[in-house]
Amino acid sequence: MTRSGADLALLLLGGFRALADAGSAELADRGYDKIRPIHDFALRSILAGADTTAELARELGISKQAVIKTVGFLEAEGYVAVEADERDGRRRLYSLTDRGQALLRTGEQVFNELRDRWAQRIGAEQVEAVGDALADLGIRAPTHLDAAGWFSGSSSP
Amino acid sequence: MTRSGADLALLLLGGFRALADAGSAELADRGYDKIRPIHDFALRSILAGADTTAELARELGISKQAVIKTVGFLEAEGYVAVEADERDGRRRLYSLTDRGQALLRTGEQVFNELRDRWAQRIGAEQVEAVGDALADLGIRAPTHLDAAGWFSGSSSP
DNA sequence: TCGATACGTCAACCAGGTTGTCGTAACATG
DNA sequence: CATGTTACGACAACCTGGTTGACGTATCGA
Repeated sequence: MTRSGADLALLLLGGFRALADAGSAELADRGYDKIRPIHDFALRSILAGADTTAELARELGISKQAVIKTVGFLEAEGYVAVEADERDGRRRLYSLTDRGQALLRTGEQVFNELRDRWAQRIGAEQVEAVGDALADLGIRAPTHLDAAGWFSGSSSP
Repeated sequence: MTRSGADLALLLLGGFRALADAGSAELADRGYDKIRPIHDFALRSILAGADTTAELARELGISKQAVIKTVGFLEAEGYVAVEADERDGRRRLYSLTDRGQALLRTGEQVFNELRDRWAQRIGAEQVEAVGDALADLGIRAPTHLDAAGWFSGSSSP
């Protein structure tokens, strides 16, 4: 085995960072500014039905307070609409605006283009092999990308 | 192409996180507590000759102040020794203690074991293929793992 | 009906960075 | 040499993105 385990880990991180940075830049170019992955996660979860603060908190694995701040941003930027729940006076129901849905579509497209650009350079099979290997290892997309404290002792509280 | 680009990105992140979390836990088990990747980076850079604050800051891509805090932790934990520079009164020279060197060795070993465990599960060629693909794409280990603000607009200031 | 539970929010805090300022040491140059 | 320029290291203050704890209120269930 030629490559050290640490190098492998850093390559994985580097790969993600390359995609994330390029995707972020591309989204900004297309008018979606200041978007971080957590925003995409949140929008996706809302679309999938997690449309209250507590539910989003559970889904995203962050605190309710963090959800309030995040959704506050998304609302201010026009991606999310908030309305009262008729049936439960405590709840505030979140939903995606047209702009929010457009962001999700654009994001998907952008990342597919980036993946295709990789495929052009090293071959589609190679790119697929990377995803297959990780999927075979049971790696699941971390819903829970706690930016701070990656390596900081406890990983899942 | 079956897998979306976004999924691929998340798999890469998930792969890194899986290694990093397992490595962190394993290191903690072996008595190296509260260690984050940046600490390993810093130790490695010191060993490679970046033995002053300013030099480390350049090497790690973070501010001098952040270096001071980081090295302060490493010194307090006994991984790094600090002494005055005879020839330049401003400088403080960093060096690795025995414990610091032991941490680096242990870390390397731990991550190699994790890689081997992956290889047992999906085959060494598959694991190697992942590294090769990323390396072929010119992915470089990010020296510069700014935990905060991954996706936050500017990636490299 | 009334206690237990869940929701949403606020204020306070925390970690890990950055920026700006400063004193001081070294260096270059006229 | 004398001195302006540059580099180093440290401090304080601040920023960001999260957490925790307390609280008021609404709902539910026995």
